[in-house]
Amino acid sequence: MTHLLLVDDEQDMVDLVTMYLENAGYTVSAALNGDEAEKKLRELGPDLILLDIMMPGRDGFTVCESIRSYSDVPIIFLTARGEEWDKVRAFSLGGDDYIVKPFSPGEMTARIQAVLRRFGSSTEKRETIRYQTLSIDIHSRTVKVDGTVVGLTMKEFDLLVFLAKKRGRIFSREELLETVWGAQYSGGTRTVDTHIKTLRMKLKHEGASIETVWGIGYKFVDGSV
Amino acid sequence: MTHLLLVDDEQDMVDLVTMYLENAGYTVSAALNGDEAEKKLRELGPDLILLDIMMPGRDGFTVCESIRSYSDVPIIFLTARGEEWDKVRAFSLGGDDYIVKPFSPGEMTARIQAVLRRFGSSTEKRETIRYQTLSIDIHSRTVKVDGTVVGLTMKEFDLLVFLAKKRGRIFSREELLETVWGAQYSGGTRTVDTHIKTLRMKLKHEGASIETVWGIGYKFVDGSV
DNA sequence: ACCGGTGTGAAGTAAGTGTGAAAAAACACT
DNA sequence: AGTGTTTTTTCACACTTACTTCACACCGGT
Repeated sequence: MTHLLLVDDEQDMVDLVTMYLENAGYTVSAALNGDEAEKKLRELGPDLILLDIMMPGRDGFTVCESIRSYSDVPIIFLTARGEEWDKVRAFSLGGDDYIVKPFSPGEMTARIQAVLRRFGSSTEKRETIRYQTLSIDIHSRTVKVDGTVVGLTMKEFDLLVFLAKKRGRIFSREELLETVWGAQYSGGTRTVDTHIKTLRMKLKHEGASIETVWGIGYKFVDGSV
Repeated sequence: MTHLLLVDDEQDMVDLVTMYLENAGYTVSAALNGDEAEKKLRELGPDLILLDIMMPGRDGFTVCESIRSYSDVPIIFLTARGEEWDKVRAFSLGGDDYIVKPFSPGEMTARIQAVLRRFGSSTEKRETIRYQTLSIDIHSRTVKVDGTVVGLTMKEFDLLVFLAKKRGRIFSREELLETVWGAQYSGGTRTVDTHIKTLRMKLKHEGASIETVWGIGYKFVDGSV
């Protein structure tokens, strides 16, 4: 049974959406603010959170950021049409999707299912690497920049994941060939350059996250150092 | 503290390489032949072995083969340029990497770190040098002044690290060329001056930390002495 | 004031990297 | 097996960067 946590400060909206979702076969818990949401998240361990952005006190962004520091639970933002909000920020904070109110029951369940499917079975813990507006889902091999999917080939993806997992550390072309391509690879080292090039291009502005260390190799920047 | 065992029959080479490695922060033991090497391996349990191939008596290959029958310690082969040797055999016997002489200190430490990292050596530490508003991260080769990153080239970085690690001590240009550039360097000593100049410029107000000792060389100031 | 040591800016030189295109290889689909 | 598509690798060239050298100005100590 899939269990959802709905976070919204308006009781009317909570009642309406709860009805939608229960009709669709989910069990639903509700929280009226961020603190209550995090409490219930720990107690109930829901499979997905629907999080309203506009709330008195801590807004949805703040709550999401807090949750992401200890949990990878999927989060879908709720926002009213015409409301001023930052789509890029939503994804960079670790949001997985968003729904604009008012929405139909069908749209809501479709999006929930899509997100859950993307995460695989609810028991399977997914691994996601995030850096600014870049998110890398290891299991589905999906890379997003600003929330839009970027199509990467196998080698490109493996290379990106390896660098992003060890951000801040420098790897020579030989090391990258050995770990990403495999020890039996026998070609030239310039192949790495070409893949770095296409990665930078496909990642658009996030391509700058992969830096050249002159005379040594490449590294993924580490903002914390 | 990472401990290395250096095996080479030439005393000059042992002295030189030992100096390189101790400057890089390792402790070093030396053995002049295969028997001594295996004895010290059992007694000291080093984290990595640097093994010269061309040695009188048992050569490096034979020693490696013998060691591999009872130990998985990482082994890096040393070989002179142009020397006849079998790269494939080196790896098939269980070697982890090789370095061609003559080599620069930077190349040597880079390869050692790479091998240790591949083995997931727990002794690897995140080393940071700090002095006032200056911070130097050895592994990511990142230098910050007042919290903002300063882009240094390879030689500039190596030179700064060497001076900053031994703050207060004075080094002649010849000493700096030998330890930072490597023994095979053959150019003039004024190159050091130029690198000092750019370092001082790039480090902004922290550039004053590198002082000229007239008629002798340079030193990194030591505030505590 | 002298003389050798040092700071500095501007060159030259060598090496490393970015890039576009083409070749080669892997793959999918008949 | 044959075809077409995508991915991967190679290559050549242009470009950037790091390193070194040099000339000249400046400085420090005697």
